[in-house]
Amino acid sequence: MGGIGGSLYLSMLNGTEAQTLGKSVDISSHLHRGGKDLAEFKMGIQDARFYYPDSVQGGQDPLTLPYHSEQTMGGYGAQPGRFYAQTLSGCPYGGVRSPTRSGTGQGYVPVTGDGFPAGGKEAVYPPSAENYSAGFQHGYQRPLYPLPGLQVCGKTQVLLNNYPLWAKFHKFQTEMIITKQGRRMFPFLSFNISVLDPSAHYNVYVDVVLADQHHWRYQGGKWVQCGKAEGNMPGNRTYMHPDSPNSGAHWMRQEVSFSKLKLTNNKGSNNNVAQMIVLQSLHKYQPRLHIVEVKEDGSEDPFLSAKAQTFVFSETQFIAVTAYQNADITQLKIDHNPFAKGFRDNYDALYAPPDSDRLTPSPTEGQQLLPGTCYPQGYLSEQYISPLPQSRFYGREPIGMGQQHKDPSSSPGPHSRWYLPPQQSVPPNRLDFTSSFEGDFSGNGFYKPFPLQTSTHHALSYYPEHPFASSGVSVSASGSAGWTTSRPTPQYPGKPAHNLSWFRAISSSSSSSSSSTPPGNPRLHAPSLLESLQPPLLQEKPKDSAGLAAEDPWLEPPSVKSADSADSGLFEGNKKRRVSPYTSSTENSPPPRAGEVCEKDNSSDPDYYGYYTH
DNA sequence: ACCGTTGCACTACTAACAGTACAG
DNA sequence: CTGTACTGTTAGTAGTGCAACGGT
Repeated sequence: MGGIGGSLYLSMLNGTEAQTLGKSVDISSHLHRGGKDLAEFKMGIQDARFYYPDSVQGGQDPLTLPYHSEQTMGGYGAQPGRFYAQTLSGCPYGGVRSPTRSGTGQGYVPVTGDGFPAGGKEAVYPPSAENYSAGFQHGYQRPLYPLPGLQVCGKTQVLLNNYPLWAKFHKFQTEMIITKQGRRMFPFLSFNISVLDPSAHYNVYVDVVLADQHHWRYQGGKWVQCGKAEGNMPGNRTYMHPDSPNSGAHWMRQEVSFSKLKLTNNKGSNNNVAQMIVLQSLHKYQPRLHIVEVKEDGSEDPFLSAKAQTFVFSETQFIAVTAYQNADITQLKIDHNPFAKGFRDNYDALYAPPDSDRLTPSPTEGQQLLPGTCYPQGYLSEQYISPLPQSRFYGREPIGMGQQHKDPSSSPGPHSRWYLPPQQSVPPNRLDFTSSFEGDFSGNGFYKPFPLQTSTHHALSYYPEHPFASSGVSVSASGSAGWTTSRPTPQYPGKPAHNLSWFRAISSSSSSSSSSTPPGNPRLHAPSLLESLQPPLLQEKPKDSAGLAAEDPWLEPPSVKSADSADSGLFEGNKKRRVSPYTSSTENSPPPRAGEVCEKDNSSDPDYYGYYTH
């Protein structure tokens, strides 16, 4: 499987220009990189020959073609190279884009000739990324693209602003609640767009399409595919940004936020239909961002529409649910969504500073810790600042609520500076995302994994082996009392820093380094790119990271977690920890019913993992 | 052995609720 | 201060499937 795809990559990179399905792809110009970096990038791409995007049906849209017939899908699995080619052709400008999980948006998992996902007849998602054999990407290995969360289509670059947050959720298979009255997404979609024609006019909208053709259920602490998705469900699937249409300058000026987008399962919903996207519960969806050039009056020009650009970030995939299934997701939501502040544990009351000093933002200060605001270093590890050269994100407010900025979720607010510890004023658009991410995902202990948490109970820190868990935090090893009856106790088989294969490419040999790309990794050299992008202001290194970790006031009090994970910790205090109605514990989950349509749980199927490691 | 009824268990869903925060 | 918006939790309900039971 690797050979065909690999040769395609190589042939594409024969020179800076490659012919792909008749499209001329000028890699260097699209990447806006110097020759040296480009050469290194090529090496990375060559090494990326084992990374395959998922099946792509070029030119077909799940909205109009809800499900790929097996005949249609069959065969692609055997020729992965075609995927990428079609992915490229799907970009109207023939630009280099990150070959996303779903290519032009059809995020269906690869299929073999029999129409089932390659490597097995189902995919089984463990509750924790630690159970993945390779990478946390669900059925998808992110290609070695210079910057995570950044995609390029033609000349247009789109950055998923809150990529780290999405990545965290994605590790556990993001779930989104859908209700009749509509529920906002969290995390919500927020992008930074650049390299548009400032004078041209664009519509910017998001649609949500099925990511695969399966019905999903949470069983035994895992998401398992279960039968076929129901197709042809009526209802709105697109959400036009309220600022549309608008000039390219407008879209590039500030963040483009879709915080008001709501998800519903109410097909007959008439009110707020423009704000609601109708989904089906227990189906997996993939949001897509579309940028369509339009006439000045906002009307669509067929010629311009043909050049619509689509951006798909696989990390934003989610399963629509009516109630949370995975307690880890619930906890992440509680810990990160200011609107759920009331469900955080009494740590806030016990340990948090006065409200004006608190680390956790109130809704006013940004429902999601949007970049563009002065966040402490810890924040930046989650909401890394755009690597784009323009210093566009300093002091900006997001586009998302029109121009009103009334919504707490989109406006960082004037008090965001509060998040900055006095001794750690970090320039807002610092670009050391590498180190930040390492701190986030490799668990090397130099960066506080969840610096935002004022809550005692961070979902991930409960698990002593979890790479997110910050070192030095005392955690009860038993981890049984209190939790085991109601929430899963994932097994973390001692595989640190392994979840992000594409991160590993960045940080493979830097298990202890927090701030720089490992010298032994010639593939990405993200810092060199970043350094070239960094304004001089940002070159100033923060203090020694180890020292920071040692005296980082953002570190959670070690005793807190210890107490929390103790038997009485969960229920002590005035607020009892509550969990989702559906237990995800394996031992508590009923066995599949006889004759149930669900396919067997073959999470241990080597072919399954084999697929992910291809 | 086959068929129909009944009851139980489970899943998926909904409405109400408490807590938080902001706007007027 | 009140109303509104938002969150996850909780209790309750509807629907479904299976097993047990009884009648034919």
